[in-house]
Amino acid sequence: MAIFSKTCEYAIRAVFFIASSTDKGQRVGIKDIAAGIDSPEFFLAKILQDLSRKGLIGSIKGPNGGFYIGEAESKRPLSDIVEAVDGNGLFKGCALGLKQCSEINPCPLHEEFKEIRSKIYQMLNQTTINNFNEELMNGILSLKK
Amino acid sequence: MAIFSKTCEYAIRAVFFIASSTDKGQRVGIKDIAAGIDSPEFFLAKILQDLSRKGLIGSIKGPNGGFYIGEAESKRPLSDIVEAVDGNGLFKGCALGLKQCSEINPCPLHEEFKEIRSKIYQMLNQTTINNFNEELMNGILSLKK
DNA sequence: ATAATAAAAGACAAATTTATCTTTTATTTT
DNA sequence: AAAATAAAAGATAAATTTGTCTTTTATTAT
Repeated sequence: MAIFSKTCEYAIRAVFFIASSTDKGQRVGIKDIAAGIDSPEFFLAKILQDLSRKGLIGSIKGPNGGFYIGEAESKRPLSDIVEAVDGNGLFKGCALGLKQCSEINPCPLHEEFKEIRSKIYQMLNQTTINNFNEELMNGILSLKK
Repeated sequence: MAIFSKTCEYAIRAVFFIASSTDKGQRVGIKDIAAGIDSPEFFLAKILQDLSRKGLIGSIKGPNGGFYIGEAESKRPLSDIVEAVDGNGLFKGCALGLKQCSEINPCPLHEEFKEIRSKIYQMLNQTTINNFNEELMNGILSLKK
């Protein structure tokens, strides 16, 4: 298993791509995003619709429309995207799927996963959506298969 | 999304349960394991068949049969179970699902996920299957919902 | 106003994961 | 040898995730 769902992988890649496009001063259409991140177009459309409904990205219909990421949104942590798409299972809850797992009733891996969870959260929480705009524009970082 | 698949959650819990039973000198049947870890019996049977085929646990048919974990196997790291069930996606490969992601062609999260991957692997690799036998017998740790 | 553009919404469909039940095979006990 | 036990194997099905295509709605430009 991967760390994120496919949906979340596409969401993160798309969000980085859109943020970088917005930075260049351009709204960007679903076709260009899908091509830019190598993802299935219609599937990605659904994902972006969802992010848009949740206010994590912006979209405008019609000619010269497309997706963009507002000033405020671009500063939000990546954890917001992950949480919106995959929920908080990566940060919270029991690694072995036990609902009753807690400090007083721990599963065997309770202690060992504490640090890992918090590391993952920290990392995603201190990485902002606009974090890689320049590197993406320079072509230093890649979003394609 | 959770860290492990359901299949892997059941596998880990079952393996801990079996190890602890073996430690008590008892082979244990699928019914008891399923009850002991609160998992769907027939689904778990499939999972254990697979682990057995792969030599990670032992099983004996017929009266007084059941599952057990041999001396050597009980010392194996948990990462072996995780890898057998969920593959190495948690330790290796790109967090954003990019096949070409590497040191020379990194995705945006390449650097940030390095440490996390290695922490996860370290943890699972230094935890052995028999690691929690006593605590499980004492009831200090729980494997049930 | 009309046509063109682009996202939103809706309806399916394929693939994978999770789950259930039945039949078969191996082993032990009587 | 026969009966009982317990895992292995096989077949199927429900649920979820992933992916595709069509129709509708909103917006812009002509």
